[in-house]
Amino acid sequence: MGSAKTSNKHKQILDAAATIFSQKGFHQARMDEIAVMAEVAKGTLYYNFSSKSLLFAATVTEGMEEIVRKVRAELVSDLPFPEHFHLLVSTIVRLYMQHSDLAHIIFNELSSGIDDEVLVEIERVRSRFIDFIAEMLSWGQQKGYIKNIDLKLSAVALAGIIDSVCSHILQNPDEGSEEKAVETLYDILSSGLLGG
Amino acid sequence: MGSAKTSNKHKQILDAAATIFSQKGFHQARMDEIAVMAEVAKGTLYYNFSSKSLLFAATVTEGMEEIVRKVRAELVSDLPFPEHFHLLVSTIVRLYMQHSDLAHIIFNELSSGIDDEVLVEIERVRSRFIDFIAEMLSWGQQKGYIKNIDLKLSAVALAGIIDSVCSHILQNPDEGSEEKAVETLYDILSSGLLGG
Amino acid sequence: MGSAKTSNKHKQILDAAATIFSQKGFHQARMDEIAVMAEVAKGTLYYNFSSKSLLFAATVTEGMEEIVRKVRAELVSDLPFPEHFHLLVSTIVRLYMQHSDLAHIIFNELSSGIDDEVLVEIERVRSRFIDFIAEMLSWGQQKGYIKNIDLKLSAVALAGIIDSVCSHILQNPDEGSEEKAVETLYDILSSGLLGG
Amino acid sequence: MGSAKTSNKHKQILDAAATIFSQKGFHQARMDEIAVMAEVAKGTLYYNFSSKSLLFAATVTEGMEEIVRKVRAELVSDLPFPEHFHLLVSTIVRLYMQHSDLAHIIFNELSSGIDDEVLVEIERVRSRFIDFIAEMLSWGQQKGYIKNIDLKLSAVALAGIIDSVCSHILQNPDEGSEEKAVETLYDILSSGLLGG
DNA sequence: CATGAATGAGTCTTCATTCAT
DNA sequence: AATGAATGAAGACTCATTCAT
Repeated sequence: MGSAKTSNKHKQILDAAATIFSQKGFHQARMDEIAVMAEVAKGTLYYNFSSKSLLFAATVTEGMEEIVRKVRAELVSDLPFPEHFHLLVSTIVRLYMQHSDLAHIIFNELSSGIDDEVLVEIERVRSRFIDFIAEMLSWGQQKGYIKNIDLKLSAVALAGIIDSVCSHILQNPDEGSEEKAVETLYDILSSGLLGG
Repeated sequence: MGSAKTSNKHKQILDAAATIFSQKGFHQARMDEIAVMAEVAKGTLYYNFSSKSLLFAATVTEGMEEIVRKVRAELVSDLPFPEHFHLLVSTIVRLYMQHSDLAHIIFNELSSGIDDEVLVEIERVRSRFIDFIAEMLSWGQQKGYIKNIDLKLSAVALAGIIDSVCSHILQNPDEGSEEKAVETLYDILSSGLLGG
Repeated sequence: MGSAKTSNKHKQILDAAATIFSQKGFHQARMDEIAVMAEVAKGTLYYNFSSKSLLFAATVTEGMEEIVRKVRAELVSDLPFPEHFHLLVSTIVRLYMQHSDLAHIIFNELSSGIDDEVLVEIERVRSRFIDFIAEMLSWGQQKGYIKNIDLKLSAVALAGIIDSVCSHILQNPDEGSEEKAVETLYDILSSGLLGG
Repeated sequence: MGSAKTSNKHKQILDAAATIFSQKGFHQARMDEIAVMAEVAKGTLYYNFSSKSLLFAATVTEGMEEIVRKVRAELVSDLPFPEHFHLLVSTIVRLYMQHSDLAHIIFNELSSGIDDEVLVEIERVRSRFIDFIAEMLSWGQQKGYIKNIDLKLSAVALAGIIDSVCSHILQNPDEGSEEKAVETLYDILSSGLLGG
């Protein structure tokens, strides 16, 4: 070991970056602050990631990939589609709440001011997440469980509705629990708002 | 005169601010740029609004109030609830697309870095919009059209799902038209995804 | 007055810049130092000149133009060519010694590290100086005083020989006076080294 | 062995340093870049040369000594002085063009920003080169070929005129060949500009 | 001998804000 | 009411140098 453990500074930095970026957003995050939290010198940040933008990209990419991996892992089930769909929603909600940092980044800071190159990279990651959801819906559609509807837009809608509800209960912790959120979301998504 | 026609510079500035803030977001927007677009000197910005944060707050507040006013105006109808609900969705979508600037601001830049005082003000405006939707849903619920569901969370979900879909088609103009967006959204919201 | 005197800060900065740039060269000069010497805030530097490179370019350009103007002014004479040529040499030497700052900059810091755009601008100024000398030599050639020789190369040679000798006596003040330099240079340039 | 073959890394570094320093000048040269070109680790640079300044000094010193050695070697001739002088000029020009790297360094980067100690060392080397030329002129003067003129200043002038002309044709390859440069220089130096 | 990850002092540059006019 | 020159605090990034291995 030694060559196997490629400097844990790398990971320290990414962890600190995820925390700071999610707390403050890209533009308000300060490299100094990240360095302090990572317990490395500022130069070390730049030795490992050549710019703030690239550090941001790495943070988002690695974090997002981990989340998608986790969702996939948990969804390996033989449940009937409705239960499977419920599991999808609840899993995404749970992971969103756990990694609200990253979620926040991805859903709230795709605006301008970041290197185009990096923006494209992040958009690519986000797109892969949407595609993953669309793929799942497609599978349900083939089984006859999902109505005839635009899958890409539906996936986008699914991501958006989960984002807004989770964001809301994170910011207003008193107004609702995770369970309630999952039920409301499943309710809406499975049978719509109408139908009292 | 005086309070009625508070110098038209005031309006010029707000218009320019809306454009710039929406294009770049709060942190990336530059006071210089706003001044140039408003065709006033930079000092005039500060003569009319004492800080960047306050200018932002004014921009969002005034813009938002105008939108809510418009939605309210268009929804004065005696249609049966389902049609009324469809009208709600299509109206919000249309106004979102028209004022994507503001929508973008409100949905994407509520993160940190802004004076708490201002943040609270904006949150208050946003909240009023959510409440307006919830109120509409409540009315539908009383009429027996909306199922027994948490109205606040549902309103949040409604705003979120519209935001994500509209954002998506704005960024990918080729992947869908406004009409398709409205139909997909109404489809999901009225009867859910399930039920193929 | 007021609008006529376009802020003397501009000139203060250029003067300070000329001094610092000539003492330390482009890369070693610090904007802070220039600001302090110009008795303005650092921001004022950037308000007047948008970058270090551009400040450098302005310094060199304005200084150089002043020198060329002076040389031209002093050379308006009806002397016979040999005396005229002697005057040319002595004038250039005198101005070089007076503005050794700028001379140093122009002859010693045309190396890399500066924005290409700026480098080109400076090269253009330098070129104009060379052309001015060549023009003078051409005039002498037409009068039959200058031998049949490449005028551009001769102008370059003239500038180079003056530069090296002036540089030398500036760095070794004990080894020669300005008068001696002028005589040696005139001696070499008028009748060559050979011919003892 | 050991002192004779001080690790060939030593030479690799000096070669790379000569290239980089001459391309970019002292201040713009980066130790990283030199290390990469020398194909050694950055630490190895510091193992062999304790600082950037010292590496620069070593580069200049060793290179310069090699050049002076070569000039001396080629000038061992029994030619009559005029031909000998012509040979001196053409040899210096040829070596200048061959080692334009070093020439550039020596003539263009004697400004500030380098350790005084190192600056003095380099000035010493430069001085030795001037003295070598002066010595040659002195020899010609004794033979009655060189007029009664300040030899040190003349040597400085000779170096300067060669530098400027060579620099010029290096930067404007189309405006003149090496041969033309030699002839122009010899023309000026042997019989002056005047005398059409 | 050789390495390269780590360091942090030092720089340029940006931009909200002020204030004399 | 309006201006815009001036400010200076704050932040991203560079790079010579060190040192544990």
